Amino acid sequence: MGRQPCCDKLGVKKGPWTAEEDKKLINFILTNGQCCWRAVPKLAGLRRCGKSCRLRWTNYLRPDLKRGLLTEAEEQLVIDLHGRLGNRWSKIAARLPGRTDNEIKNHWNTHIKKKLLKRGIDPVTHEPLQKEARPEESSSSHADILPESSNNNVTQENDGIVINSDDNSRSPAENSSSPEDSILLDSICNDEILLNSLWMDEPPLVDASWNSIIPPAAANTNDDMGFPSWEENHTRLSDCQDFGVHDFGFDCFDSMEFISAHNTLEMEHKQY
DNA sequence: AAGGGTTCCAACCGCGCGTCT
DNA sequence: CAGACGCGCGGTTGGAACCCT
Repeated sequence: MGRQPCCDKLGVKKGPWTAEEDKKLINFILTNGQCCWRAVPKLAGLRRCGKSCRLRWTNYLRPDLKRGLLTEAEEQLVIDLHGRLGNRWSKIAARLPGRTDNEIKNHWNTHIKKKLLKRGIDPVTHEPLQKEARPEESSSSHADILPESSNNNVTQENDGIVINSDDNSRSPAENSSSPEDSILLDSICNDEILLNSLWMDEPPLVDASWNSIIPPAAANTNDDMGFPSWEENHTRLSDCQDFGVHDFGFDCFDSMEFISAHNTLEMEHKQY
């Protein structure tokens, strides 16, 4: 069947978002919550495609996003999950709170892929590229990235990739992983049930609540969607991110804070 | 200092899937 | 049941930032 473009091309802006556009989008979503992306640009007064708004929000404006490079623990988790799930970035991202599929995909393509190739591991299949060429690599390749090896507490480091969930026992200062990372990795890598559920494409267990980051009024409108309460999210947001929330000025996600949030965002844009 | 090459990531594009009518 | 529609996903790209010579 023929498919209409997601938005009429005329009058729809493309390219980098301005601070003003970000402000409008944030304001709209915080006020109304996420619903019907197609209608968002019109209602928010943006000359953007709804799809573009969704991407901007999910990949950049979401207040619960972490920033900066993935920690070693997160990286290892991505490798583990990729070995099982393949390029299903959204599924992988669902297991890493504060990370987006786009971010993980980018990180995979720019960093992890190279590391694996350097180690002689096929980043697609997670099998050794040439067993005869690099026999020593075979012992640290496919099997090691599977959770079974994680349970064995065998530590192997190769080109910066730590093939072990026991890495979590290191202090956060040593590997820049937060305690949350450790808990996250432990809970996933040591939990066969969870891994099975991953494999079976079950709903995310770790970070399913971010999308209810909306003010009380909007949250109430989404009660039928099973979102957690505003209080729960507020607490979670206040606790969770060392960059995303605070650097965006969303420490207190109250409508009274809109101005400061916007100002913070503008400051970020000016720094660009 | 300049320029060319490389890296990185935000954003776009097209397709598939689920839902609605 | 089939077509229309909207959303989300994964792949790709453009250009800014960074690095190297």
